[in-house]
Amino acid sequence: MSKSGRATYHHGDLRQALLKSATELLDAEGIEGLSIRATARAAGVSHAAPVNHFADRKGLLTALAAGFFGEIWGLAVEKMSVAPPGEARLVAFAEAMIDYSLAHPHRFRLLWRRDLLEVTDVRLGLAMDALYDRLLAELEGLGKPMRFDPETYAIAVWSLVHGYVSMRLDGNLVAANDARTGEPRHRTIIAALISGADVPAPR
Amino acid sequence: MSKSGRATYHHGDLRQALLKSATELLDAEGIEGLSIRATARAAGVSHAAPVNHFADRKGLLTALAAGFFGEIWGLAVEKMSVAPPGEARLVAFAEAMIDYSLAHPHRFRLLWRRDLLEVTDVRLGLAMDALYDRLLAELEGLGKPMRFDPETYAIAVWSLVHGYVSMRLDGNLVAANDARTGEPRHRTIIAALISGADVPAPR
DNA sequence: CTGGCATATTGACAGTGTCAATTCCCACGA
DNA sequence: TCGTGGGAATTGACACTGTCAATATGCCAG
Repeated sequence: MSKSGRATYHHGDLRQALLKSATELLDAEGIEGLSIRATARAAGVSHAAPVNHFADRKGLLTALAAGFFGEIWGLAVEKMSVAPPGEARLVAFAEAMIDYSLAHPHRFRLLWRRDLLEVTDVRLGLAMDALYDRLLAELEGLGKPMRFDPETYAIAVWSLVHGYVSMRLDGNLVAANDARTGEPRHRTIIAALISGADVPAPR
Repeated sequence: MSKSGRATYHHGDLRQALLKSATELLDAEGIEGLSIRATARAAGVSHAAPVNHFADRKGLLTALAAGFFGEIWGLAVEKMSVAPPGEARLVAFAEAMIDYSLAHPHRFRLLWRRDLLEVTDVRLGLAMDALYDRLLAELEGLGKPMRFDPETYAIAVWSLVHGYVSMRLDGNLVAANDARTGEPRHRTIIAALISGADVPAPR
């Protein structure tokens, strides 16, 4: 049979199959439910088979996370490329992360669980840096005098987005829109931050 | 003997003893090492004794987290009370969270692990709200016209501090000081955010 | 065709959270 | 004073986890 089981003793592309099963498990049941054994079961393979492709649970989760960062990066690049230069690009960056995170909350949570990830992993580092650097580059290219180090602002935006999404996912946000302006809060916050970045006008 | 063991069959104040042991375990080994059984061992009691005081692991961690929020609240109130009104109070708030978190990194991490906490717990909710409301009240009392909802700024400051601390704990911050001004980055970020909050001067 | 080697299986181990049954002993009412 | 009820702690068990070692399988290079 080759419908649900596999025909041969060797799987053929178990690594990919495990990543797929793991992602489905993650989306469906959260990080808790994503055990090596459950992933192996879902892929129709014995409980110790994954060891050939991932050193341990950290290894599996790390590979997942790297992929997710990559997906967000793609989304961010896409959104930013159609936005006019300037502040709108930063909002686009934020929206990429926010959209992805609201669509896949458990993936978002995994990304920041550094205790579960192999933080020294090269692929993970590259994937994460690619995203962060995209943001940093945009800030460096803003082309207006700023009061502080671009990296300071990158940290701020990065943190803001992370915190904002966390609060929304946890249901800690009364409303997603600013009560004063009616705009989505993430726009508001970034606007405030960036306009605060201007060198104060001579008075 | 009453030196290391206890004299009586009943412990007397096992709840408190468990919280103490759990805190020590947490500080020493992180959340991973903080199992119910290890906590019971450290308190010199059988592996199932804690069930009489905490429904399950979540219950234990939730009680811990509520206590930690309380400690931070105390620190924040203290620091803010000696700061001049205005932006300095917000910086004081941030410094309270930052100082506490750098001193007890594992406690900080626990506070945001909502998957491990009983998020509906009343005590936890009160402890967390007390801290957040302290920040919100300060923003509402700033006494200058702001472009946006105070809650929007509360979310921003809350997120900024959380993100900033996370990055510092993870070693992802190249330098703690702004390259341009030499000031600690958290001051810088908050300054930018709050000055961006001003209603733009008529031009 | 035949080794060698990557891949997959099976079985075992220690550790976990959580339950049920049991033992202990303190405090309260008769 | 004497039970005795019930909270507190113990013991033992279960299913689950990650990880390791030993074994079985089958593809591919020589």
